[in-house]
Amino acid sequence: MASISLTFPDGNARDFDAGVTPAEVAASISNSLAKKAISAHVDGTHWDLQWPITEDAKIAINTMKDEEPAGELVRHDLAHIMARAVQEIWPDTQVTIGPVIENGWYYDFDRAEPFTPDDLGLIEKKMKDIINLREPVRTEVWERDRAIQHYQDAGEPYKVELIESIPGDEPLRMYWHGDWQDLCRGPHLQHTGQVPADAFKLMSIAGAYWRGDSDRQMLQRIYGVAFTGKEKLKAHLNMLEEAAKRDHRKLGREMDLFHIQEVARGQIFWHPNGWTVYTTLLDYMRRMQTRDGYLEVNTPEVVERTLWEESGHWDKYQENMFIVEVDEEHAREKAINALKPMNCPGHVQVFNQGIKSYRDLPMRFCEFGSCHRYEPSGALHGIMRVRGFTQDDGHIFCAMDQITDESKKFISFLATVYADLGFTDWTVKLSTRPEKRIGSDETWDILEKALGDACHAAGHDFELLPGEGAFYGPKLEFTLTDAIGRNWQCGTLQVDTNMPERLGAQYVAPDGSKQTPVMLHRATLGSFERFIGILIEEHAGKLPFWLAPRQVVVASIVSEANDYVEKVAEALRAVGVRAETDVRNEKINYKVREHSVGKVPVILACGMREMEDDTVTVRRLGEKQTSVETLEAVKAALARDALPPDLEAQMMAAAAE
RNA sequence: GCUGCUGUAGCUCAGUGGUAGAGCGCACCCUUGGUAAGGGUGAGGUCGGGAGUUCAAUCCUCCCCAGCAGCACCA
Repeated sequence: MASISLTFPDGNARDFDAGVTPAEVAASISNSLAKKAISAHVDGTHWDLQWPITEDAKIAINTMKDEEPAGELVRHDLAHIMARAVQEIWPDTQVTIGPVIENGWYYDFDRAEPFTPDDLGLIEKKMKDIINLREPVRTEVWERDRAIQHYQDAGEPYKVELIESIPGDEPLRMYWHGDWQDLCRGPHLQHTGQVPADAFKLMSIAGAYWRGDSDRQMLQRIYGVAFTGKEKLKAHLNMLEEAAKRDHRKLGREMDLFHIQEVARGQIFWHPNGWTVYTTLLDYMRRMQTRDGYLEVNTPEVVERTLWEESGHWDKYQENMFIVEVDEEHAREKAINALKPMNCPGHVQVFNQGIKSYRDLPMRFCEFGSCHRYEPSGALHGIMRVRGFTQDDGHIFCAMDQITDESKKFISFLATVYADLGFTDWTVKLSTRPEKRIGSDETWDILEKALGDACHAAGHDFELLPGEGAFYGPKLEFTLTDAIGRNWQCGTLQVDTNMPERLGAQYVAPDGSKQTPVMLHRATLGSFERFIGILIEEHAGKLPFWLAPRQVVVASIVSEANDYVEKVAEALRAVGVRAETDVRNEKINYKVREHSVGKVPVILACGMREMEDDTVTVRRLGEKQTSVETLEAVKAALARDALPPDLEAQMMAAAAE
């Protein structure tokens, strides 16, 4: 029999018969390793202990101590174990797919009766029984016909469809957990008992479309989380609890920032506190954009359908548009308008006024553009996904050879803004040509390269999303992550040669010919609504001082100090600090608690002592300690803290000169 | 939009086939207190909307509406 050489992580190599399995390799080392082994890595590929090795390779035997493979195997085996448990309890259930996801797994089932939350407990118990059986896991590669026949006989049409969609040259692998069989790429553990019975939890039941297609069958999905140890599960559940506390919808209510009500679903009623955050952020963006060479414009919100027909929105986007019909007096027909879902056609109208020269390019328009989109009801989510929102929108009209420079300039701008707002951890995705698209492949080549180059030139890596671009051009997406790990696209940069063309934008080139400019759609925050939602969650409501809606509460300790409290607050307001007073007939403990819960960053307490010395006692949010400081010192410090980052930098620069 | 769950006071939530409760908040009174809830009294609800079953529905049934989770969508 031919022999092969396997090299271990320590560099030693040994010869084995070709076709040896990692299980046998482990057994040749020690009995205990054979028992503890969960999988192997063979030349870097995650390898089932039962799969034969036929060529020289590097091999590493994994145990539960190897967190990465262990976590994946535990989750994957649990997916099978859960499916088996469900079919044992409800034999009429059909199985479909059940992949591993971050921190857990899910499995999609088809069953006439819906699962109930109580069922989860039942399934969990059954799963623990299966784990305790310590039944062996085994695997075989099957012929396609046999696999299809098997699943047809078993009444599992979803599996049949799945197999039929797998390319013909790919081997079909079957796995058994005890007698329960599933089609699966593997690898898996040795036996069900290797799964820790106390480190998983079934989390929720939800609907999910078969193959992710909304035209097809809605299945029932059960989500679970699983870890290699009970402590890790506990930590994860704890993290989820903490994340729930930062939910911007909860904090929005607690901090009195905004509310939403049925009469205007998907739109925000901003309260004074929330609107303070909003306008502070908007003022900051306005200064930043102006400094970066943008010209601010403002365009109509209710626009006749003719423009939307020209722009193509009427055709392609109508179901997402709020249509506004107006009965004009004496008119025979109704005037049909739509609320703008985007600002771009408006900006082209501004560009089109007067004749533009190549010397005018690049021309950077920006608008705090109020947009309305009729989003599907199920998509609405607090202030993060709404039907009425304001974008920090901008369109750069430029020549083809200016795309890379302008893109690079924008990415640097975005990086500065994000850093100012406390975000250094964000990702970039490059979405490339979709199947349905316009324009030649040569043009797409140029545009995709321009964006990629700009991204690299600005010092950022990107993830490629093939086929995810808009029909008219590729785009960069800038994504931030919320408190519970959901990703939100905020910034965007899209190249568009279509819209300027459709709407007749032109400039005069050096040779006197008329050319169509390229349009770069770009937004940094995306929308104020979404970005503020992310800010709230990121900071758990404790916004940076300059953004905090209520910056300072000056609270009296005894009523004799009330006048002094007013004086202190007045002095702070005079230097641009948002200061309010609390002279209610309540104890200082009560006031401190209430304003701490309200996330007020600074509480200044004043009693007789402070009044006599012209001092205040400072207590900062999250700190137990207080300090007595002079009013003058506090005033100067808070006035500086209240400055937005750009103005603070400006002041520092001026002071340095 | 789809599947499932939920909807009771401003908020968080209990509860029952015989028209409803708590805590917090709010109002008033007492208390002037030194850094995360001082005490008392009181007001406040068409039990999401509509229809049905019933002598009687907040509770059971059906239909709507909204919220939540997930999926789909996201120019």
